[in-house]
Amino acid sequence: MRLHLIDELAMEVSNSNSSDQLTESMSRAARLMDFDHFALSYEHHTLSTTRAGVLIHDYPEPWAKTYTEFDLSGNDPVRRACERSMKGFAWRELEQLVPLTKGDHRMLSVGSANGIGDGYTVPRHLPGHASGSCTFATRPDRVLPSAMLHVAEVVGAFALTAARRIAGDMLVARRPSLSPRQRECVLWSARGKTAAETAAILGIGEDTVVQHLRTARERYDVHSRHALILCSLFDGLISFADIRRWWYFN
Amino acid sequence: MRLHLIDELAMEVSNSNSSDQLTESMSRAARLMDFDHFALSYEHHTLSTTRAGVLIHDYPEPWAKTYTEFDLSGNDPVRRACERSMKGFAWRELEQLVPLTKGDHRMLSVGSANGIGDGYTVPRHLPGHASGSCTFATRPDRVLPSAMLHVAEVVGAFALTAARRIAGDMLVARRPSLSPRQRECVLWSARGKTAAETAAILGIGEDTVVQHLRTARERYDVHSRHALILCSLFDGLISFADIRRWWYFN
DNA sequence: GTAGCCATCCCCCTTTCTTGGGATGCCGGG
DNA sequence: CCCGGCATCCCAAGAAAGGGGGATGGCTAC
Repeated sequence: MRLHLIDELAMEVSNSNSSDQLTESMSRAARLMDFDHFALSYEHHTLSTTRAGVLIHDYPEPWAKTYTEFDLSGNDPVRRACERSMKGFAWRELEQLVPLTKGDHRMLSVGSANGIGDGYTVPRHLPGHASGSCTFATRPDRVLPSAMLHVAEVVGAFALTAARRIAGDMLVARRPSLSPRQRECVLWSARGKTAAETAAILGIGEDTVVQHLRTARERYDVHSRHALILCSLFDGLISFADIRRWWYFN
Repeated sequence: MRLHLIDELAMEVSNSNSSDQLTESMSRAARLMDFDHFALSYEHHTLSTTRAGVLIHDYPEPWAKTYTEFDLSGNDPVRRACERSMKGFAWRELEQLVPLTKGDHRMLSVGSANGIGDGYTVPRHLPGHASGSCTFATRPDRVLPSAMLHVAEVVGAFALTAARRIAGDMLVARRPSLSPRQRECVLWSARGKTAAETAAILGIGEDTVVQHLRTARERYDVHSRHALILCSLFDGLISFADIRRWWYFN
């Protein structure tokens, strides 16, 4: 009775009130769904250096240790795929979501060597607030329990919600806002225009553009234009659609 | 029968290849899940007035008209709640997600007067790309089919994914167009490091880093580091998660 | 009316990036 | 064996961005 399983697991995961409790619930849930392992990562988007979040798993110890170095080089294709799917995805289908580099392949095979074969990852984002993902994985000698993926989808969502509650819902999220002109300058910068070019486009002085961008950087408390553009993009002040549309038509 | 409902509906919704087809599938799905109506909204994030996306529903005509004519979406509490939940939520629980104003209550009761009672809304966000939500609703004289909410969660996710494909935002994974070293340099640049800093981190000469970045720019035919980073991000060679993670740690 | 935000313009100086030209050695495919 | 991709290093000039000062006028909110 899969529907009953969903209810039962969702309930149990939701009732977890601590990181340890959630770990136990998730470990049990993974097994009941015929997976071997789970991993849950949740982070608040905070401007401060103090990180608030939850990172729990029951991966084999060696792999957990090894993973860090891959992560540092940005070699985890799963992390990248998390930003390109609105629902859970099996690692087998990674290639349809993101291009896989040699480093990625190496990471996946090292994972296999360490007891992690295939997996199903449920990603979630709350713009300006938080991001997280919940993974259920199987050993290399097994295949994903395909009948359980939809169950994993729901349980993963509940687990992330529980993690969010446990991490303490920092309502802070003082998302900086930019003035219309500032946003415009950021957008043209994102489109690859220099301050001088942007000035010409907007029909104002170059110094004004520089000033707008400077103020915008101060709002976000970043010190480079790169970071300013990335922050604006992440926060939804500008978007790939805006940038790309222009690229294509020009 | 119920056991296979998720699979059946997910499959049917996924196979929709046009807005009309999706409308029909969703209408049928809503009924099979014992809801009365559905509404699906998917939008690319964009500044421009021309909105690219999908907006389909089978709401009673008067309500749809009222909603759009008065542009109620701006003060829709459901819409606000979408920014604050990682999983679907029943409108009954709205108050736990967002504070409800008098206007919000009025809006909900006007909805009731127009045939829309309670609902279950599944929100999704993709940073820098798009946002959407999928709602299943019941008439005012009925209660939400509580046993079907988990099914709705999954079907909603599939529907949003289908809408995204139909809207033409499917991010086709290209082959990695940058060499491993080039990608690494771009990643550290995105993390806000200068060429000199990146060189120190990778243990190579600054000139080498500059060379890698130059070659990478030529690949994408762009003339600024900003644009290079954005291209890599858009292509899925690097991710916000990879970038942000580093911001937190340093 | 005064304080604040916004948009506009101006100066100077330092650092970083972009672009042009080189070079070497390794490795794999045809 | 040669060619192309990759990774590494070097030099130099000019463009652009970052950081520090300024200034003006318009508008809104308290």
